[in-house]
Order: sequence, then structure tokens, then C-alpha cells
Amino acid sequence: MLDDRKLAVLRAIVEDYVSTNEPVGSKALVDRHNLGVSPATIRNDMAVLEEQGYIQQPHTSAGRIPTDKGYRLFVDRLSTIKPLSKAEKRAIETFLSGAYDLDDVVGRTVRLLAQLTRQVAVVQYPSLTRSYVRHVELVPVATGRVLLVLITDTGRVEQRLIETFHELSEESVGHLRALLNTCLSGLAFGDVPGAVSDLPEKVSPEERPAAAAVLSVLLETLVEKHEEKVVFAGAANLAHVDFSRSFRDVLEALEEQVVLMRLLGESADSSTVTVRIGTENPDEGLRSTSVVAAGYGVGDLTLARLGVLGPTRMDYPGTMGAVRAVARYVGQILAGS
Amino acid sequence: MLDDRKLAVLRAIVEDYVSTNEPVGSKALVDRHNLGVSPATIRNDMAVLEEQGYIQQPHTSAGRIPTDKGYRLFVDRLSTIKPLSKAEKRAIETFLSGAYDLDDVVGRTVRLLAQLTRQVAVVQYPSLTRSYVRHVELVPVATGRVLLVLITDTGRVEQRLIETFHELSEESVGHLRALLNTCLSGLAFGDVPGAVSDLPEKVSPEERPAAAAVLSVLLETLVEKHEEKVVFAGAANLAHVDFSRSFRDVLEALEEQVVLMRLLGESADSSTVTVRIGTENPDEGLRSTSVVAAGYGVGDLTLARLGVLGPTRMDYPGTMGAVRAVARYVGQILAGS
DNA sequence: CTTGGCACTCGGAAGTATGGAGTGCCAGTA
DNA sequence: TACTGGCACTCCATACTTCCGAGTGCCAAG
Repeated sequence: MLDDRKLAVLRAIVEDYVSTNEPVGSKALVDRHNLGVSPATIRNDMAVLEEQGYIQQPHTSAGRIPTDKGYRLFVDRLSTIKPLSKAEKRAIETFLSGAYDLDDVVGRTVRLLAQLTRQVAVVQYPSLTRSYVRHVELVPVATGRVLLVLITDTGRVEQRLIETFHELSEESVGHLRALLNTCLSGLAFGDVPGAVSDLPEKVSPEERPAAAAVLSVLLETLVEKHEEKVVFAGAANLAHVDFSRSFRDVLEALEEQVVLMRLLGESADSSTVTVRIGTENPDEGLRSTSVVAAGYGVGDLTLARLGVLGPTRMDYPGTMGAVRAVARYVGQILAGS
Repeated sequence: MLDDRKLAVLRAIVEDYVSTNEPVGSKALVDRHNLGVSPATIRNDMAVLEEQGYIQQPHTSAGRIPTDKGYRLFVDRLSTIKPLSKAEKRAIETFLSGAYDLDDVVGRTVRLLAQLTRQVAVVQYPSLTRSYVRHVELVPVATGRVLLVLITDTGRVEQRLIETFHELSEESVGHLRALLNTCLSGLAFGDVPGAVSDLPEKVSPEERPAAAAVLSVLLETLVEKHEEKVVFAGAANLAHVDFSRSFRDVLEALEEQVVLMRLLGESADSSTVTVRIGTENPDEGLRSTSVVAAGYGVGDLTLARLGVLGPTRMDYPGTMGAVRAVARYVGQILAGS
């Protein structure tokens, strides 16, 4: 029901509108793209496209702009991801390889992505539950209090203060630490709950309450969703775009940890770039934005997601290319450390 | 040269302008504050105040607004810090006491401060160099690589990946770890460099290169300025205020780590609230903003600073009260853990 | 030193042209 | 049947004008 030329027209409208930020009319279209037909013909096509809901007019006698549905069709069928230039790839590589710990990797990634796309970048820390335990550390910090430190194979360090309520000697702590390490080292975080269930029985009775406290915190740390840390950068890029006035809503949404979590969506396959356009977004206040996201990880394992948020009027092919490239390089960096 | 009434007029102008965001005229002043004199008299006073540079007119025949110099006088001599209400204090206390580790304390603090003042809050992590070593951990993560983890008495955990370039056995790592801990535990970070200088001599020759690598990273971690982490929250509050269009500049400045560092200024005494108004700010792009900051710490020791950034047209007494109160409570929380 | 009166200024709101980009429709052509 | 040129119409932006009123500075009188 949409012949080739109508699709070409839609593509041209999207491209022109993205680059000029002004409603595009039939005359401008035939001028800028050599479509080989007259404006009047294009007008007929546009009428059809509008009837089907792919484009709309801000007001009578203005040019057309794409609707969310129009962008969706464009992304799905009318465009291909644009690979980055050699120079850009090299820049990514050198910039990321200078990182010296996980915080730094994530921090650099988010800034890099923001700069590359000139939009707001969002990066999720590698998921705990999908990583492996490298080491468990238990440090007494005061009487009745110990600090639990978890180190993952991706270099993430998770810390938690534990109230043991009972006096705990240096040796007891050492004992517990050794026990935990032999028990857990190398284990996937997901398997930890099963592995520690019988642990309290292995310690002396007077150590038992403390061990129980440590365990409960340990399990809590693994389960709690809000530990899925997410950071963002490039908020200043929002100011450039004129989001009418929803701009404040967008900023507010970004500062809500919960919203940020949902933003990137559920993990699909690593390396597949997903796009969520305008009203497809679950969150109120992000209805005028689009999110381009991808998973990243080591090998087949997807550890977390990263992406970019911008106006629905965005350069999808370019943004998707940047997101995909950055996701890949981050995976490589993580694999190498 | 400024009699009491002129000062009262300046105070009234600041207060009115802050609450209405409109230039204030002589008539409105006598209406809202019972000054006991006529508008004409006030006009004369205003002419003097303007001549001295405390207020200015946006354009002829408009009301007056305070200049940076005017705000300065207001803060220094015409206002007193406004204590928080009992309810607010209680809210702070309960909100902060729920934190379970340092990241959480800092995160909650910055969000709290942003909400309390409806402005942008900035919090600096407790300085490393002014803390004490609680524990040093060394974890092999791959051949030729170990992870160095520093735990401070304030609960801060610092991690760093180290390239040893040489194979390192489990025992060697254990040995080194024990050595480091006996050497450093309880030491102030500032004293660490002196204490470790002779450490390479205490290990066997084949361990020496690795030990040297660890040491160099350790010292680097202590020295490097950019490790002074700073976070901010409440950027959405900027959108509400009309910063003419410098708004984007402000956001950009906030995302520059370097600027953020300088923002809070040098540590003065703990618990003293400092104010930097408009052009007093070192940074371009923050010339239309004011910063209210205070140090926080445990006892006499100032660990770091926190504060609030907003338009020069801000409620100084209230903001100063909030900053001071939050700084105190954070100190208490840190002391208790 | 303070006050009421007065002429003057100037920004902002509201109203009024005007031009041009764009549309829909229709009749004519290949 | 699909495309095209022509034409009348719509309506947003922009610029220009008008007008009101809050506010000022100055001055002479109290």
C-alpha cells in the first residue's frame, strides 16, 4: 500500500526535518532530492502518508513533520546503521583504553558517548548478578561493625557496612573471611545464595549470629535492584535542542534513579541496537524523546546496557552507529582487564 | 556614609526582589514594609545606593535590583542565617541515618540538599589525604595484574588496577598484603609516603619489581587531585529559574569535573558557611550564579566541602541555614560509622 | 531633611498589516 | 491511470504601531 516512491518521500522528509528542524514542504523536497516528479505529485503522496499516520502538519498550510510512527518506519525499513569513521573509531579506542578501573571505564564511556552523539548518554554499571565473585573481603571498622567488600571479575567493587551487634574478634573475622572466600570464589553471583545456605553451620556457635548478619547483608546486596547503578552525562546538550518546555520534565526524569533504570530497557542480545521512539517510552515526561540503546558485555554474556537519549527528531543512523561502536569497545576493554 | 534607613531600604529591596523576581520601585517598598516615610524619601535613598553601586536599574524608569555588591553587603551585614524548622531537622536526620555506606551517604546528602533548597547541590567526597588507612587489600585478578583496594576510616573505598608486569604467586601477594597492612594501618594518608619509602627493601628480590609497581600506584592514588570526587544533583531546578540563556553555560560548567572541584572553594573552618556571589566566582559561565558552601567533617577535622549553587537572586539566609544544617548532620553520620 | 506634585521616559502588551510558504483541488495531458 | 501546472485559499511569522502605566528625577514648599 506504500509504493517505493512514497517510502522515498518519507525517508526524505525524515532526513530533511532532522537536519533543518523545520516542517518540510513539497517544493523543498523535489529541490533537495532528485525525485524526478513534480511537487504536485509529491503532494498527493504526502496526503496518503498523512492519512496513514506517518506524517502530520503542525497546522494547515505548513509543511509536514514525521510522527512517531513515521520515525519507526524509517528506523525499521528505510535506513541502515551508519558505521563510524576510522578516525572516530580510533578516538574511541584510545580514549577508553586509558581507563584504570571500572569507575573510570564507565565514567569515560558515558562522557565519550555524550560527546560523540551530542546528546545525553546513559550507562549502566555491569550487573552484579551476571558477574563472578573474584574475592570477598571482611574488614572490622569498629566494635560490632564490619565492612563487607565484594570484588567481581569485571572489577566492580561493592561495599556494605554490616551491623553485627555482637563483639567479634580479629580471628573470628579472619575465619569468616577465609570461609567465605573458599565458598564463593569463582562462583557466579546468581549461584551464591545456594552456596552459602549451609554456611552458618560451619562456624562455632559464638560466631554464628555475626555470620548470619553478614550473610543476610550479602544476599540483600545481590538481590536489591537499586544497586543497579546508572550514570548519565551530557545534560547540557539538552539545552541546545528546543524541547518546547518539556525540557524540565526530561531533566527531572533523568535525575530519578528509577526512571533511569527503566530507560535502557530490558537486555536483548548483546550488540543489537534497540530504539524506542517518543510515546513508545514507558515514562511520562520522556514522551518527546527517543532512546537508542544496546547491551554490552564480554563474549556472549550481556553484562548491562548503555545508550543515548535525545529528541525524537534525531539522527538515528548516526546515533545507532555510535552506540553500537561504543558498546563493542567497552566489551573489549572489560574483557581485557 | 550609609545610615540605618538606607541599609533597611537595601535589605527590603533584596528581600522583595528575591521573592518577586521583579525590579522593585519606591512605592511598592513603602507599601510592603512600614518604613514610616514617603516614596519620595525612599527615592532619594535609592539614588544614593545606586551611586554607591549597591543597586541598579535594568533601564531608565524601572525599579531597582541589587548588584553583586549589594548582595554582598546584605549577606555580610544585613541578614542572619535562618535556622531550619524542627520538622526539617528531623527530616534530615531520618533521611541521612538510613544510609548504609559512604556512596549512599554522599548520594543521599546531595539529593537532600537539592530538594531542601530547590537548587543545585554539590557534595565533595571526604578527602583521601585527610583520612586514615583502615585496611589495605591486594587481590590478584589475572596474571600480572592485581587490584589494590584502600579502605579509609570514613568508609571510603578506593580501588585501582595495577599492572605488575611480572608473574606474582598467591603467597607473594599475601606477603605483600600483610606487609602493607602492618606498615600502614591506622596511618594518616598524608604520612603514607614517608612510611613506605623503605618497604621495597623488606621483600625478597624477585618480589621487588611488583612491590615497586604497587607502591607507585599507591602513591599516585594519594597524590592525584582528580581523585577528589564531586557529585551534584538537582540540575532540573535550574530550568525553573530564568537564567536568561546562560543556562546552558551553567550546565556545561557543572559537567566539567575541574570546575566542579573549584566550585566549593578552599576549605575554611568546618561549620563556617561561605558565600560567593556572581562575579566573585572564578569561573566564566558561573558569573550569574552564587555558591553557598560549608566544610563538613568529624570533630575539628574538615574532610571536604558541600554546598549549593543557584542564581544570585537567591534566598541567602535560608540557603545558608540549610547548608549549615546538612553539613553538621553529615559530620555526625560519618563520626558514627 | 522630608514631602507632594509634576513632567518625562521607556518597556511591554495588545492590536494591525503584510508577505510568503505551503496546501488542496481541478482540469488537462501522456 | 498517473502525473502535472495552475489557481485560490489558509495561516503563521514578522514587523510596525499604538498605548498604558509604573517608575523616575527634580523642585519648591513644609
